[in-house]
Amino acid sequence: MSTDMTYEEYVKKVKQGIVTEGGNCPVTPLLVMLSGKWKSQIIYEMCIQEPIRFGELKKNIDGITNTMLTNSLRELEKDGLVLRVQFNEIPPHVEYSLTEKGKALLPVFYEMTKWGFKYIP
Amino acid sequence: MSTDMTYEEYVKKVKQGIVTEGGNCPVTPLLVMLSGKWKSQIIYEMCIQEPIRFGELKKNIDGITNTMLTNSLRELEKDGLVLRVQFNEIPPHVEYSLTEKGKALLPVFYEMTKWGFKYIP
DNA sequence: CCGTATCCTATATGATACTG
DNA sequence: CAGTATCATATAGGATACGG
Repeated sequence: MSTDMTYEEYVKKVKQGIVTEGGNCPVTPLLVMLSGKWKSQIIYEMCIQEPIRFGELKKNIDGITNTMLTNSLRELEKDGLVLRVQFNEIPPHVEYSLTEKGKALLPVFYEMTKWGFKYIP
Repeated sequence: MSTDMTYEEYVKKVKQGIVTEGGNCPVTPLLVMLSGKWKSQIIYEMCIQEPIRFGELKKNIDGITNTMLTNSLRELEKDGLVLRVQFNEIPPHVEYSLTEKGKALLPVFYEMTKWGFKYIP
C-alpha cells in the first residue's frame, strides 16, 4: 500500500479489510512504541525543546524517576525515535533529540490532540 | 484551544509549549484508552464490520482469550468508544459497534498507518 | 551529570473450567 | 452465545541507595 494514499482511500481499504499486512493490525507497532506511562510526554518535551538533557527532562516531567526515564529513553532509542549523544567533557552531559522517524510522529499527535480537545472533557 | 486549528498552528503552539492544558500531555489520555495488547485490533475489527458479535471478534483476533476480550470491551465501553447492545432472544446475542467518539479515531489511525508504512519495515 | 543496581509492589495478561 | 470465576505468571512501574 502506498504511503500517500488519501484518507478516503484509506477508509475504503479498511472497510474492505485490506489495510493489514500479514494479518497484523497496522497501528499496533506504533502503539507498542508509545506504550508506557511516560513516553508520549518525553517525546512531547523534545518537540518543545531539542536537544534536551537528561536532567531537564527529569525536571519537566513531573513524578518520573531516574529508572523510568532511563528505561523509557532506552526503548525510544532502540525503536529509532530518539537519538542520544554523549559529551565526555567536564562536567559530562548527554543530549537527547528526535530522529526524523520521531519527528514524523507530529502529524499523528496532531490528530490525537484534535480528537482529545473534541472528546475529552 | 480550538478544535479546528491547522497543523501549522499546532506545531507552532507545541514549540511554544502551550498545547498542554493543566500541565498534562494532550495525547496521553487517548494512549491510555488504546493501551493494552488487544484494543487497537478490536477497534480495527469494528471499522471493518459493524456491528460485530463477541464470537466474531474472538474468531477474528488471533490468540485473544475470553477474559481479555471481555476486559478490553468493558474498558472501551467505559471510555465511550464502543457501544454494547444485548439481545435477549433465543439464542441470546450481543452486538458491539463504535460510538461517534470511537469512529472519530479513524483519522488518527490513518496518520498512524501512514507513519507505519513509511517507517516500519 | 547521568545514570545503574537492587528490591518491591501493582497491574496486565493468560489458562482453564464452568454458567445464565 | 457470551460471558464469569479462579488461579497463576509476566511485565510495568516505583523507591532507594550508590557509582563512573
